[in-house]
Amino acid sequence: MELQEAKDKFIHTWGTLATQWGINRTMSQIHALLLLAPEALNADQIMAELQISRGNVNMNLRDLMSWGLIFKQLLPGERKEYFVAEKDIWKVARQIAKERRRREIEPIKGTMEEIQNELVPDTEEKKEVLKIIQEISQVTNFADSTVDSLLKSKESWLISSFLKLFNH
Amino acid sequence: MELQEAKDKFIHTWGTLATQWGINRTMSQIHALLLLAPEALNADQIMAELQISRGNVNMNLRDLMSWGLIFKQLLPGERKEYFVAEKDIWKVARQIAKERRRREIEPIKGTMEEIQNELVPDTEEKKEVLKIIQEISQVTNFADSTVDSLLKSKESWLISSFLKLFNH
DNA sequence: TTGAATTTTCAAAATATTCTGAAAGTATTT
DNA sequence: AAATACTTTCAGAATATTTTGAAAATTCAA
Repeated sequence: MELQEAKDKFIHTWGTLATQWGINRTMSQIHALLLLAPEALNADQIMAELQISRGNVNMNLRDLMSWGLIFKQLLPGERKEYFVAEKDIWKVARQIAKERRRREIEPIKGTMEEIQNELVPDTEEKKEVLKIIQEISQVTNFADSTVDSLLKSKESWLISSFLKLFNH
Repeated sequence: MELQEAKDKFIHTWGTLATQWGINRTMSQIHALLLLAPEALNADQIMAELQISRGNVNMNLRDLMSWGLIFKQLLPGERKEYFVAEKDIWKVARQIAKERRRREIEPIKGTMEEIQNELVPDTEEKKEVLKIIQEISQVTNFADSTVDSLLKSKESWLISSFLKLFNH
């Protein structure tokens, strides 16, 4: 397999996967492209590489920055803005988990709590409904706090590795 | 809050969340409706409740069955088919995780392995690309096996309480 | 300043996804 | 075997999402 073929295959697979997860295809393709790029790229290069419009590139670059997955890089003597991806994949995973939790898990927790606080269990059916909702809350909280713990332990693992560097 | 209002709010929130996760809105609304229903429902009842067409109901009921989230129930003396949701929420979570892994994680693993097997690291850039791809494989495998082991039993609830202890 | 280079915005177009409903298919009863 | 009850299919319609590209805004050098 040649380099370009491998890159294309990766970018394509990444984009397809993203679609299934409710993430815009172009956004993930740009992300994949930057992950594999040996140096920072500018908008024109991304346009050319993925054959997409300037507006589309701009929009998705901003989205990726808001997810904390890529960063602007200003090269000396260049007016164009360049972009690099965070290449530490653990950080990437952590960042994605953090963002999705903020954007998706937290709102559903809110609704569940609202119903639990305001629905009075004065009939059998209301009790049943509350039971289901409570169980969903439990699973959600469990998933949430598990992800949280794992991310925190990875973080502290990274920090401790980092600190060790200075103890040598 | 009244029962119907609570149900509607839950069904609506569930549908919205699903959209963000790349799952069809109607499918999750039917799932939510059946989760809260005290007894099995038939196609006509679902059509009336959610104001959607027969074709749509039929299609999504079959999808939900293929996910293992609902089951057909034949009531004696009834010609219509009735449907009930799996109400053990831990089973539901496990089932969803299992299906998503089968449909989404496994294909990406395949592509990653293919590239790793066939891209010869004879240049610096190829080595870099392979490094990224290997790291993604690692994270994917980690996430995959973590979810797997966590969902395998209700006892995992204990583990999470346990983990929390160490993060305080 | 001015103007060229670059980025951002956003209405309209293109594309993708979901939904409808009537027709075809299947099963059951009479 | 015909009528009835119900389920499934799928082409076209409706809806939602994404993309384009040209105009407006911004930035920066001269």
